[in-house]
Amino acid sequence: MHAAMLEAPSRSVRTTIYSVPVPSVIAIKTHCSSCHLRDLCLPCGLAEADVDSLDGLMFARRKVKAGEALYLEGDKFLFIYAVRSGTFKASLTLADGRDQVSGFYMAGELMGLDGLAQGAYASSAIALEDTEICAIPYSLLSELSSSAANMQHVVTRLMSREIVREHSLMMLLGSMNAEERLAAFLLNLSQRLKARGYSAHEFHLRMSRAEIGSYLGMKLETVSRTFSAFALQGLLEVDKRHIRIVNPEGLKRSFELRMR
Amino acid sequence: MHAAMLEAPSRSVRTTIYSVPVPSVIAIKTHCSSCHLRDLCLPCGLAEADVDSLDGLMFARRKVKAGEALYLEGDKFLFIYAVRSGTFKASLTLADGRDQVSGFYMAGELMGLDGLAQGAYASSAIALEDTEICAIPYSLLSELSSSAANMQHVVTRLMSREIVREHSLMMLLGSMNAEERLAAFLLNLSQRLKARGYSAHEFHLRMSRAEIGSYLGMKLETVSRTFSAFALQGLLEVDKRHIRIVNPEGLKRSFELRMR
DNA sequence: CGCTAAGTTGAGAGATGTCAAATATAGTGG
DNA sequence: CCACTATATTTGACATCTCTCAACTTAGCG
Repeated sequence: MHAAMLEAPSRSVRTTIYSVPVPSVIAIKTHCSSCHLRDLCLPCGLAEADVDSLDGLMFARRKVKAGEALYLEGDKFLFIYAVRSGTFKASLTLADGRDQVSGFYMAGELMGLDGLAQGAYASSAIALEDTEICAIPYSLLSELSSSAANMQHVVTRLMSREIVREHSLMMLLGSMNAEERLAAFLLNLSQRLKARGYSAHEFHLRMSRAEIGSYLGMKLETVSRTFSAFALQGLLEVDKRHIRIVNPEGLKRSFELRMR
Repeated sequence: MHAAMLEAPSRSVRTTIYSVPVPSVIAIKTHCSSCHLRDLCLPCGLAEADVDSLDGLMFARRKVKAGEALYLEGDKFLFIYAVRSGTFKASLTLADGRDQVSGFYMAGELMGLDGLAQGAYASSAIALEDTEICAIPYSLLSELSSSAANMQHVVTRLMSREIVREHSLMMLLGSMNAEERLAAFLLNLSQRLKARGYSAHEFHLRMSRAEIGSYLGMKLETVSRTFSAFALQGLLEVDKRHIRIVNPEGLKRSFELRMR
């Protein structure tokens, strides 16, 4: 069953070609219980007993290099992927070949849930740096759900969380201006980095201005200008992708100006 | 267990007050198998045997009048609701009391799935006209999932569908201009009405310009102007909320101008 | 019959997009 | 190691789109 992961995915026609390498070695496998991400990732919220049942299985690990695709929009949905390290973007390719970024994923976050509806991934997952992931066969998860009572709730809750995440992005896109969008984005990143033990106030962006812009519904020039505006206001220090949040409270205010 | 539905929901503080009436009579109950919506609604995609297991239970029906709330943001998540007739809007209240519409739901569509993540609804459901709904206790659905193998997939697939729906709304908000947004909105409505046996080309909008605008991320004046522009281009005939799509192909083109 | 809410339309302001140029950076091949 | 190329980022000038504010119309309702 895991062999399916090694198959070259059925590729849809597209203008941007991402390479999908065939792993050269048999994937390493990992237990959930010994994983340093267990409090953020799939097991989060599971009872002891259920984590144990998860552990009867091991999940294949795989490295994905910067710029490579983990899966492409339209590929058959077989796995849910947990990010072990590094950052991914999820993007949808529009009919004209441009793509729109629909999310960024970091360690402990799960990707691919949008594939269930159609049996094929609705978006592509592209590594923004060298990454490592856990491949969780969906079929296994289904089986487990029948035996381990809470397992199903976990999956369902994860999906619901994804819905809520998208809700808030919709709010952002629907009712916020450029400064508010970028502030919201940075504060969200900051919070997620903090939860992972990194500094909340100083970090390196893994994505380009264009990718941020695509995600936030604005042009890359506007993203750049807004960074500069924040720097001018003394809220941030910006050096290309290196960001230092000088005044988190001020940033929050600028974001709550309209939200409040 | 059904009694919970009759409880007045715990209300969060808000500026807009929606009335939540206490039903005066014991709710009527309905079988899925005899429902005229069975091909659109929950049973869609279920095997015979599983529909039967659904039918061991009956779901409480309830009427919700125009302007009333079925549930409010923050209410405890107990039910998934299927629309039997009429139209709802889902809306989130921002901190300043304005609300943002996150979706419109019509017959056969399921509401409330966003409540799972937090155990509380993430949005409010407001009836845009007199409506009737089926209340499906989530706990029952969970139980069923253990026995009926496909039931769990159905719920999960429904959630995944919701994620995909929000994906496309994000794309819309992120990369389309006013005309494209309204065209996409009208074509989506048209298609859903058609699937329900109504005319695809002539219909009555149940929502105000302001609600459309909130959903599409634009001001009500811009919505109105865009309607007028479409009428001028000979694509639509617009008389307040009565819409006739004169040139569906043209509308599609105007919407695909940027998408193509 | 007047009141209120919804919708339409106009004029001007403000925000963001577009196009273009300059600079910086990283990776490549000689 | 260096020059060179491609890419990312910043910034300016101007165009365009959408918002804001305001007036007016229409329809529904007590």
